[in-house]
Amino acid sequence: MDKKDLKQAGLKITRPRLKILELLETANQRHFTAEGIYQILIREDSGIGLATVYRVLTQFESAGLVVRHHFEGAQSVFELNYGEHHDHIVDVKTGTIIEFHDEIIEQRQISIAKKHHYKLVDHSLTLYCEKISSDED
Amino acid sequence: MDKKDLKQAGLKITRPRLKILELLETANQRHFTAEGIYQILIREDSGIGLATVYRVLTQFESAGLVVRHHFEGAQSVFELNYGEHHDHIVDVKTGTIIEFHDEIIEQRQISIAKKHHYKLVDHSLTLYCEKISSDED
DNA sequence: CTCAGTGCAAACTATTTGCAGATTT
DNA sequence: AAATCTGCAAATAGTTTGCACTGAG
Repeated sequence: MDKKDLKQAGLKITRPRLKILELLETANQRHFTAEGIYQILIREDSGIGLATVYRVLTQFESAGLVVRHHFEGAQSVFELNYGEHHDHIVDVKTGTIIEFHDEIIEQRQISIAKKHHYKLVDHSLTLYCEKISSDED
Repeated sequence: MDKKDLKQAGLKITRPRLKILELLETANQRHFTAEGIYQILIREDSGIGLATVYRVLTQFESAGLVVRHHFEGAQSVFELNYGEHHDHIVDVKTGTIIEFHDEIIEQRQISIAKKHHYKLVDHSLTLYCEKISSDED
């Protein structure tokens, strides 16, 4: 079904695109940096260049297959678009990313926008957190 | 009282720092890009370089005088730290920035973090909006 | 066969840094 | 005078683009 997604997006089915899509779908993490994907591809000796990774991710983003986040720090973070919107908790110590969804906050955002005579088009909410626990690194 | 703030931050009182602080305090906007500040300084023929603008803003940030935001788009946005935390609505058409504060969302964030066994260290919430008006496209 | 897609290197943008001279204390 | 600060140019980091070649349809 990967191929269908690409076709639907008007993109030719090429090795780099399939490879990256597969990677996004099957890896044990959901959040990737372009450089991170590139490194994995290098390890697999795929011969896919960093520029292509960026191009493919950008195309996927336009096609709605992927969502791009701008957390703190320089790099963009990409994740497969599973359809259900969510926000993120970023562990400031480890960089771990956790997803969450809170309907109360979602609703609140809409009414805040409305109160200011605006229509909510998009939003970004990120919680930067530290673990609470006795055993830390 | 500008000078006091600088002294307290352990920063020498220099022309660039005073100029930038004054600019941040007295301008009719509250949100600035480093480049934007630099352009104003150029117009005033102040002879202050872009590198210095960045250095000063970074120092101000460390000193807590200024807050840095990473909205969509490449550049960082800086604003004077007035103490009261707030989030932002960004008008995606005009770039206008509006501040808001919502206690319900603030509380919700804290409990979400807690639910995931995290302590909220910082957070960033930005609503990207469009004006509501009778004449729409 | 045609045109989109690719790799590579070079270009770009935002930001940082090294250094020698200028300023603050 | 000592130490910090500054301007400039060069360096960096992330991302994008031009171009000749490769590969999908």
